[in-house]
Amino acid sequence: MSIDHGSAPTLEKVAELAGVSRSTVSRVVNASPRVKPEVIRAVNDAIQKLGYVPNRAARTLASRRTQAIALVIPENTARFFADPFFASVIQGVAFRLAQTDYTLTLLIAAEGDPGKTRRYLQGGNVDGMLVLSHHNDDASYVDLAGRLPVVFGGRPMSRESENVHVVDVDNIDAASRATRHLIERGRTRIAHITGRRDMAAGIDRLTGWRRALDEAGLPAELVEDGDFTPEGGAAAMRRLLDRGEPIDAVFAASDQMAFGALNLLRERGMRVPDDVAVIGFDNNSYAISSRPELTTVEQPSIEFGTAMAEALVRLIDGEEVDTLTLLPTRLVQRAST
Amino acid sequence: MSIDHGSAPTLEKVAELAGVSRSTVSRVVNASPRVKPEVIRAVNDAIQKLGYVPNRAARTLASRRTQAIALVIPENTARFFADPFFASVIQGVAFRLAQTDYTLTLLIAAEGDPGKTRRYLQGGNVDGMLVLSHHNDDASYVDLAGRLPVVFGGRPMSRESENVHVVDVDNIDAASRATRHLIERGRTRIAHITGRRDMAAGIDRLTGWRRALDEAGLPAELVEDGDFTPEGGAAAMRRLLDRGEPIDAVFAASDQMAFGALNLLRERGMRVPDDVAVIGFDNNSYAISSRPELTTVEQPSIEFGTAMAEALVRLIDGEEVDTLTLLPTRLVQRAST
DNA sequence: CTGAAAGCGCTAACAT
DNA sequence: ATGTTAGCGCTTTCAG
Repeated sequence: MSIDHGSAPTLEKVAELAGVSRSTVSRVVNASPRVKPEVIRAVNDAIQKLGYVPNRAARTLASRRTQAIALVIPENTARFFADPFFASVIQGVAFRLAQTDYTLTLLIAAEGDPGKTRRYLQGGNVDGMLVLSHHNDDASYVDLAGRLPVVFGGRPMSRESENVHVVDVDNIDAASRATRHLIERGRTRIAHITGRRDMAAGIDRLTGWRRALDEAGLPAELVEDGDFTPEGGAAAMRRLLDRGEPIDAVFAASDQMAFGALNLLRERGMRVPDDVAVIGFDNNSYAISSRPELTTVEQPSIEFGTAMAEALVRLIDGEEVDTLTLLPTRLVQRAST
Repeated sequence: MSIDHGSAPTLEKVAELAGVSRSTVSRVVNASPRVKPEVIRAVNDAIQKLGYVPNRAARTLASRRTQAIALVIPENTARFFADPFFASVIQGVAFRLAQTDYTLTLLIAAEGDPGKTRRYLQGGNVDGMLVLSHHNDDASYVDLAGRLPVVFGGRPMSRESENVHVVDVDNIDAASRATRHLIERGRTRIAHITGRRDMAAGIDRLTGWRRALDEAGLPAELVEDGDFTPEGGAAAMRRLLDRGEPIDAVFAASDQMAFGALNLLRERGMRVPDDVAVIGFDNNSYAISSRPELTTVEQPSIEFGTAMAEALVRLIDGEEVDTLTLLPTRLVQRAST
C-alpha cells in the first residue's frame, strides 16, 4: 500500500521556470489584467510543463475566499434522498455549481450534534450555504443568514429575516389551480391528501385546496394527512374512503401519494377517473408509472436547484438578488382526471 | 445587504486568553497527549468563551491533510440521482462521513471538461475519493488510485489495478440465485431484461442468469436490453412478447424495469404470476409499489455507501483494507412469483 | 510537558 | 507591468 504522493509543484517553481516573480504567476493564474501577453504565454507554458495545480487551502487562507458552498440537509430530510423531487433539486444544484469554480460540500446536519454543522458553517469554511429542508427545523439556520449568504429551497417555516433568500413555487396558487381543474370537470366531493404539516409546502397546498373549494362554495372537509410517500398516500386514501362519505375526486400533495391512493382505489374496486378523479403534484416518474397516468401539477425540480445555486453565487458576488424567486408551475393533463 | 463577517477568533487569541503558547492550544485542539489536565481545562474554557473554531484552510495548509473526501459522479451517471439505489448509496456515504471529521465534496465530473475534475483531485484538495459510476467511463479514474486512496462503488469495467479498492455485491451469484428461484418454481421459459451493458452490474447479472439456465439445461435465448428504468423495462418486455415465443417468467436486472414489465404484462392481459412470474433486483420502493408486489433480490444499498466510506477512511488512515468488499444479497419472496 | 521558530503555498498591498 | 514584502492561521520540529 504505497502511494506516491508526489509533492505537487508550487507556484514558486512555476515562477522560476518562467523567469518571473510569484506575484506575476499569481496574476496569470487569476486572470488579472495588466500582464504582458508574452509573459502570460511563458507562465502558462511553465504551468503546463510542470502540471501545476494551485493549492486551494493556501489560496483560501491568503484570500479569505473558500470557493466552497455548503448544501445543508437536516438528517431527517436526508432520509428522503430518494424522493424524486429532492434528488432533482440536488442534481440541479450540483450541475449549476459544476459550471463554476465553487465546490459543493454536502452537509448532513446530524440531529445528535447540531453544533457541529453550525460550527463548520460559522468557521469560515464556506462562502455561502444552501438549505434544503423537509421539516421545520430549518429554523435553526435562519439566523446564520446574518453571518453568510444563505438561500433556502422552499420557504422556511420560521419567521422571515431580511437576509433570508428563498427559491420556491407558489404552492397555494398551484394547489388552488389543481383543485379548480377538478371543479371544472364537474367534481363536487373533492378530498385532499396533505403533505407533511410541518413543511411549508404541505401547509400551502392544503391552503390552496381549501381556497379553491371555498370560492366555489364547495365543502372542504375531506382531508387526511399523508407524508409524501406512496404508503402514506394509500393509508390516507383508505381513511378517506372509510369515512363512508361520497368522494368523487382527490387532490394529493405529491405524485407519490397520488400513486399510493390510486393503488388503494383499485383494490377497493373503484375506477379512475370514472368514479374518482385523481390529481397529483410534482410530475415525476410516479406520475407516468401509474395506471392510469396521473394528471398533476408540474414543478421544475432541476431548475429549482439551479435557481438556488444561481441566487447564492450572485449573493456571494455581492449582487442584488430578489428575496423570493418564484418558479412557475404547470398543470399536466393525463388520464387520471 | 450588509452581512457581518465578524472576524473569527484565532488560535492566538485563545492562547492569550488561556495564558499559554499557540503550540499548546494546538495540542489541546488536536487532542494530543502530554498536556497537563489543568492546562487543557484552561484552554477549553478560553475556546468556549471565544467561540473559537479552527480555520480549516490554515490547518490543511500546515498539516497537509484536507479532511475532505470527494464523491465523484460522472455527469451521465448523475442523471440517475433519482435512482433509488444511487440515492441510497449517497445517503449511506454521507451518513457514515457525518460521523467523522471528514467533509464530503460532491463532484459532478463534467464530460465537457474532464480535466477539471482530475486537476481538482490531483491538486491535493482531498484526502481520498469515492467513485460512483453507472458507466464504463470510470476507467478514467482508475489511474488516480496511484496518487491517492480511491474506493469504487461497483467494480469498474476497466482492468484492475492493485491500488483499486472496490465495494460491490456478487451480481453473478445473486442473478443466478434469482433465476434458480424461478426454475425451482417450475418455470422453463425464463427471459431476462438486462441492465445497461456498459455497466459491470448489467453484464454480471446477465452472466448469472445465463449460468443458472445452462446448469439446468434450459435455453438462454430470451434476452432484451433494458436501461434500468421503468420505461426501458416495459419496452424490453414488449419486444420479448412480440417475439411470439412462449415465456413463463422474466428476471429483470432492476426493480424499476420489473415494474415497467409488470405494467406491460397487464396491458397485454397476462396474469402475474399465473401466466408469467416476474422477479426484480434491488428491493426498493418500486418493488412494494407494484401490483402484485415484486419478488426481488435485495442488495443493501445504504450499507453499500457506508462500506465505501468506511473503506476509504481506513485506507486514508493507512490501514490494511481488502481490495474487494462483497456485501450480501438476499432473495425476498413476494407475490410476483 | 511547553514554548520558540519556521514554514505550509498563496494573495495582496505597496513600491517601482 | 512586475517585483517586494508581509502575512493568512495553523502545525510541527526542535529545544528545554
